[in-house]
Amino acid sequence: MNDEKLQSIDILTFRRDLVEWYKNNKRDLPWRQDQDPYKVWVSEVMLQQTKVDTVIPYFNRFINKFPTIEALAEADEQEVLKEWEGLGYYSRARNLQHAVREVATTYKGQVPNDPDELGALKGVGPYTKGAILSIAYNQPEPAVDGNVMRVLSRVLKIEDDITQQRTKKQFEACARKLIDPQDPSSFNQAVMELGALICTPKSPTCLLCPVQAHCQAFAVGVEEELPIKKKAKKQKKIAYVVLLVADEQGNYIIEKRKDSGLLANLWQFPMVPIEEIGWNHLENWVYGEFGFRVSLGKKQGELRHIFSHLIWQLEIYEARLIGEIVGEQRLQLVNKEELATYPFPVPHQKIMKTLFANE
DNA sequence: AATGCGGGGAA
DNA sequence: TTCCCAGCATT
Repeated sequence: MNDEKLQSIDILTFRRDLVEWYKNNKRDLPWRQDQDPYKVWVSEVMLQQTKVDTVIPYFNRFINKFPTIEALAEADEQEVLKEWEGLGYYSRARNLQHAVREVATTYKGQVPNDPDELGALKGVGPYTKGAILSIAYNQPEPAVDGNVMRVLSRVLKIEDDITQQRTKKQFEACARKLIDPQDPSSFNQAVMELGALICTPKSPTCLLCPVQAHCQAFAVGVEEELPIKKKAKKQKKIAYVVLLVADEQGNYIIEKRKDSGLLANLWQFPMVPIEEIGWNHLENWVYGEFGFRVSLGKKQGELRHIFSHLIWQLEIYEARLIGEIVGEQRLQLVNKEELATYPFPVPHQKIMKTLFANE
């Protein structure tokens, strides 16, 4: 379908110009030190929907703590989540460990180089599969992410909506034909590097672009209009009362979240969805839900946290614990030192910080 | 095909 | 504010 678009450029010189630019301009990134398939894998998972600069410190800490497949396979999930704390999309961490354990047992600790085996692993989708195969194993497989779709939509002047699955498959077909069979690793990374450094979403630096001469969008001045992307819908707002419940010794009650869905298996201070509960029923609801009684104390502040699909509006209250906690295994009563060893989502890390600042 | 899933930085 | 980032799983 896009064959006619592909014929509008000289594939051989496009490859040459792009890869040569990459070799002269690529960034020195921690996961480019070697081609260890495990490290390539970890980096690619961390880089899903996450910028390079954000990932670098996480990658270094993670590899330092879990240097090998075996080390990660043997770790506790809570340890892994603690290393992922703040990076977001926590199911990535849980899926990664799940898949690594499978590699340890089923594949004797060797990351499979077979596309079907690799793609069957939890958390390894079309992009990550192609990235590992090309970068670690130098196989000519496409690895199409947001960068690649942006670059190719401009170079080939493709005006289909890139949020559509159909469109992504078109790009994969194009990438498969464009990829340099002599150096798939450099080619794939070159497209992404170009997207990150030159062919940026806004104000691309076309004057410095190594493939400007090949770019159909630049030729007619529509590079800023591409790619075409349908807008996301607005986030839903949810209001919570967050309870800072301390006992006489200064231990705080924390709660482990469910093992699926938002922020799965992370910890937080108890939260009350106040809109649906109502202030009048707060204490009773807390007793029914958590098994402890409180009396609401002073308001400590407010916090707004924006997720990609919803917004938390948090009101933080002190609360006094009355009596005992009756058998709730997802609750823990911990002091401040212990608090720091549990994985928390960012808004609750911020709450913790204000807690410590007040003393 | 549509939706859920984090958090941050750039403009 | 808005965008969007080296996406994937689930429905």
